[in-house]
Amino acid sequence: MANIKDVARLAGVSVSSASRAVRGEGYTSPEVRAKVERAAAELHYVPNALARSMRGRPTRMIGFLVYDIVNPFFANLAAGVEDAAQAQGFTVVICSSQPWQDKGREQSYLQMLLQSQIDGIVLQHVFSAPEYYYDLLQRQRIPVARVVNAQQGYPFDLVRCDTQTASCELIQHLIRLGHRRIAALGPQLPSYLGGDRLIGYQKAMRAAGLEHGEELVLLEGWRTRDGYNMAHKLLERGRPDAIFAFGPRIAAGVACALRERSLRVPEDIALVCVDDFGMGSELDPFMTIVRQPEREMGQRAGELLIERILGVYSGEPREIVLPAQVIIRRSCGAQRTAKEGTAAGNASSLRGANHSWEDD
Amino acid sequence: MANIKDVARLAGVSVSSASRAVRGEGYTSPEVRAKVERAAAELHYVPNALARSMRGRPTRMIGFLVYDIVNPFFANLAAGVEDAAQAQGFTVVICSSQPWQDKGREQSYLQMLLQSQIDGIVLQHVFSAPEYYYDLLQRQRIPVARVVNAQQGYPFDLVRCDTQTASCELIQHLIRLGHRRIAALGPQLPSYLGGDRLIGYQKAMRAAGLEHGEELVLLEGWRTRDGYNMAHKLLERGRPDAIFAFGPRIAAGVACALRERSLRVPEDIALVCVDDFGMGSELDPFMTIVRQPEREMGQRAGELLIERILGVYSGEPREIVLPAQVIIRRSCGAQRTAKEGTAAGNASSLRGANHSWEDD
DNA sequence: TGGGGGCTTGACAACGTTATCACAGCATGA
DNA sequence: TCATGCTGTGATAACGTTGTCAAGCCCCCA
Repeated sequence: MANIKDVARLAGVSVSSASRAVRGEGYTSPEVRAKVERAAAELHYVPNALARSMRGRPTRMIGFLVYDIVNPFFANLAAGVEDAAQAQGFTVVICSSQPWQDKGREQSYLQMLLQSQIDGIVLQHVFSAPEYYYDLLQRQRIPVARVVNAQQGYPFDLVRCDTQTASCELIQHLIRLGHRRIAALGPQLPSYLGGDRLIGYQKAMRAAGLEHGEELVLLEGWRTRDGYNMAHKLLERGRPDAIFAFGPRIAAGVACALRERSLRVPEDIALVCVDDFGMGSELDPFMTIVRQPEREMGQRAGELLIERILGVYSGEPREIVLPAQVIIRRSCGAQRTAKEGTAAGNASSLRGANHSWEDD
Repeated sequence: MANIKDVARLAGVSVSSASRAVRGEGYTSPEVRAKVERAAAELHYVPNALARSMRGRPTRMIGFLVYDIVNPFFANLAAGVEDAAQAQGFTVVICSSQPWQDKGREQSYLQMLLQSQIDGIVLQHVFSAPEYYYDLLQRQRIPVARVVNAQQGYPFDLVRCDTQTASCELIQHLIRLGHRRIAALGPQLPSYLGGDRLIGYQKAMRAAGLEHGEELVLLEGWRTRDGYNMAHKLLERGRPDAIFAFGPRIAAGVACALRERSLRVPEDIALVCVDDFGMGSELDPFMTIVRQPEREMGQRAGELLIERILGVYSGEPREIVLPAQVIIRRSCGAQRTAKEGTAAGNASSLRGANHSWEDD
């Protein structure tokens, strides 16, 4: 409640001197500084960031527009953005747009962010009307860094992950283990993320001369229920050796369907996917996965954005592509492999040091 | 970039009239309103929320101070807070304090929130120095609503969940199924959350005349690795019929340890816990749980806070206690029960409509 | 002794908005 | 006819801070 005038009065100096002393900028004598500090402490003075920003200072707030903060993949992105922000004294406003259940939020969030004079936006959310919103952002001169969202043809920095290469490696690993009929389950096309994984799958299968046509590829959606339905459809056409799910929720649905049919993973059928299960990672099937460095992606995107905000960089749009990693666990039926470091054969080899728990 | 003066000039009216027209408050003739709206659209005018708040208006921003946004339990709380905020035109600044890895964030976040003139705080985070921080908040007249954080003796609204009753019911369910030696695995005491669940366990065990002493109760921590270690310790003392883990990460560690010892859930041993696994919910063991209404808790806390901010309520601190629900799935070894609606016996009964997928 | 330059301080305008006030026009009713 | 009240409009101060400028002081060097 106390403002800088109160502090100045109590310290017996001018407002200007109080302001300088509080900020530690400009010339201030030690005595004045001491008096001001004492007064500020006594009055429990808290500077008003609004008034500061009114004088043209950046607000040091950035927005993070994301589909769904409840999804651990996105939550990790958010945590990464926060890491970058925190390191530079920025605050993040996380906006969970949930476009599938509330079309209006993207609009109202963006409006709020602009009105709040945020300094920039990290964007995972894919706008329903890209031209309109990107125009809006460019008109307002708001720096934007995109993450994951790899829509083509817009002049913004981008951080994404190459899941195609890792998907290909993962399939190759399955092939090395002896799997031949390998199915792929993903979302409808077109899909930036889904397309990437499909191509990785196709590359590996083609190179190995294995069938990878319509019979083995179902593309219906990202949700658990989609995975469940696709798995049942797939199994009615005959049992594959392995299933590659493009996302963990798909894999969860598949696991559920397999359990219903009393098929064991990996004994009867292998099951692998892209992305981890958060807290469920240690449950069964103990899943072999392609892991994206989500937190790092968020962090890098935050860093790119802040560089633009501070004017450290102002050149052409940049694109950072991070590699994904294959993490071999039990669900692919591996015996033992030294390749990935996280070597894990069967259940009994998991003991102790082989495990790297994630909960701090 | 354009401000209200530009709009006024272009519309050919005074700043006051432009302001009134933009806000739709006070008297404005239809002609003026039309002219101003046209000018605002042409200039892509965006009101400056900072300047508005400078004139004593609330910022309509609230902070949510939480341990870890990556944990789905907390992420759901956050989503609930956002639901409440969004409904009233408020913005949420989520601050993930991560006290176990960065002691300084609680301080720096709180400072940032205060400087940003937020209107209130929803608090899950438990302060390292409660008196200091609560004093600070009360001095600054910041309304606070706590959620989950059930520290005693502070005059703030509180929304929490009664996991004690549900834990008791869950144990009773295990007992009805014939389990006798039931172990409990949780965090060190004192712990608000852990204590609640322990008491529920003890009540049920005592009422049934079953042993529930030191041999069956281990209290070492919330983490996966703690669950893993506790499970191994427990099993070296002999095999219990069932294990009650106080949290999902503990349960994940237990599941891992059981797998290592080739013990099947629920055939060899039952395993139940408090809280769900997010995306891992459909994996094995398909866990019987106590479920808290996280999102609703967050929402209610947000509502209580906003009521205080808007002055709708200003009386004594309120406490809302929501019930937790027992969700019976497969890991407890149930045969079939009509009680919970989500009845699920063995694998084959899971099919189709019995499942309520959570992804969207 | 004079002047240049660094240190220290304070007065004041400005940021964009809204609340307050004053005033003018018009209709109503006594 | 005049007082009253409603409608519409505009000038102005204020919110809390900081950037700019001017001025005074002291020290050092020419």
